[in-house]
Amino acid sequence: MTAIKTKKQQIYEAAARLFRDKGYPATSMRHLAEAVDLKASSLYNHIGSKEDLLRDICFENAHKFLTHLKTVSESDLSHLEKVKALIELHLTMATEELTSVTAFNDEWRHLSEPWLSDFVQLRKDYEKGFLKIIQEGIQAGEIQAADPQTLLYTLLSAMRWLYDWVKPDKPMATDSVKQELAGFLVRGLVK
Amino acid sequence: MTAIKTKKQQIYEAAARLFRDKGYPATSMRHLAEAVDLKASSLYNHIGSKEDLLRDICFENAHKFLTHLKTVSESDLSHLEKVKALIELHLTMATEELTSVTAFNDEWRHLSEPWLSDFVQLRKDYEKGFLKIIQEGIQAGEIQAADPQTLLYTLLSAMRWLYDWVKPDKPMATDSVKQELAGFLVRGLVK
DNA sequence: ACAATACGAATGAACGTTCGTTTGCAAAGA
DNA sequence: TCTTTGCAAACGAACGTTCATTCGTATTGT
Repeated sequence: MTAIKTKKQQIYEAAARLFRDKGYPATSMRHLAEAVDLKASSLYNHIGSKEDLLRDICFENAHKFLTHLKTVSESDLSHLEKVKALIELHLTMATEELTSVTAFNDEWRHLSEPWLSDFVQLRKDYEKGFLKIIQEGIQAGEIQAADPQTLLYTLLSAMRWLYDWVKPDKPMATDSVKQELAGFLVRGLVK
Repeated sequence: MTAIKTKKQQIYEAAARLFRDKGYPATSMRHLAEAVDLKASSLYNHIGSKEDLLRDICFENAHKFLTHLKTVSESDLSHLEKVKALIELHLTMATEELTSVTAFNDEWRHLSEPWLSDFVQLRKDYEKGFLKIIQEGIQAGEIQAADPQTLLYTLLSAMRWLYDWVKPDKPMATDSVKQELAGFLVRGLVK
């Protein structure tokens, strides 16, 4: 029950940040080691490999998103409220898990097989579940859109600007930003 | 006036595609050479360096965006129509200059100084010009009152899903997609 | 209490590989 | 003839990773 983080945790967090800032291929183990005050060789006392870091970060986040999607899907919210809930999820993840979500969003393509295929499948599952909610919303007359797929991708992209623009040193009033962004998106949704 | 493309053009196009697919650091000169049916050493008869490729792609696109922004800004369109025109620009670039725009959007961070600073400045200039139009639109009562910065970033991100999801082999009806996307965004904007 | 042992953690050195790029030279085109 | 284009070979540098070793600190046996 110590308050200090284990070296392994420190490495994972530093890796997530570096993957976010420089990208996975441009992040060297020597640079990562420097970030946690170690030599490169010492990293391997705590982790398996460079790709292990990326893989764990990616799949941990995929799991979080999928779990939340399942919860929302099975809830008794209205379709529009379900979409709102998912928007909330993305914005919350964007602010609270800032670094790892970026790796999850952008760097997964550097995974090697068979993990790459596995991850892509999880991503497709998520999009399919999200899409289903949108489609039901349209069918129920709660959501305005012609092509659900276009709407989905637009939503997912629109919610990604937080990852790209929010920096830790530039705090912004994240709550008001989130509220405003959600408002904008929902306004585009409703009939 | 030959119809065939010069080797240099082929290299630049292949580079843009590889930067888009694998990212700049993960793209090797040997791989690039293979894509244009050459050996790595032969590339240097046509280009200066790997970074030259990235730099030219980034700044060429920056110039295009800024020129168009200037044209739109100085036009006598209404503020909302100006925003629409810029949305159109982004969507058109996304479909017609697919590969190079991606490099322009994601890979510029791998530029080294002083080019990196120069590029960031151009990007800020563009955002500032876009922001000004939004602010004026709000002031004129044409655009729903909101934090202009949030609006801007949301717009820019929303328009980026085309880069990420549209693949050449999966054509989609780009016109209808563009129309729907623009509609969604404008709907979120108007009062 | 004290020596022996085990172990987590850190390190410098080196491994094989790949990187971007340069060089020297041959073939082809003008 | 002189420029352009291509290629094999080689370059130093950096890459991820492994290895043998060391240092401290617990744990064990007596």
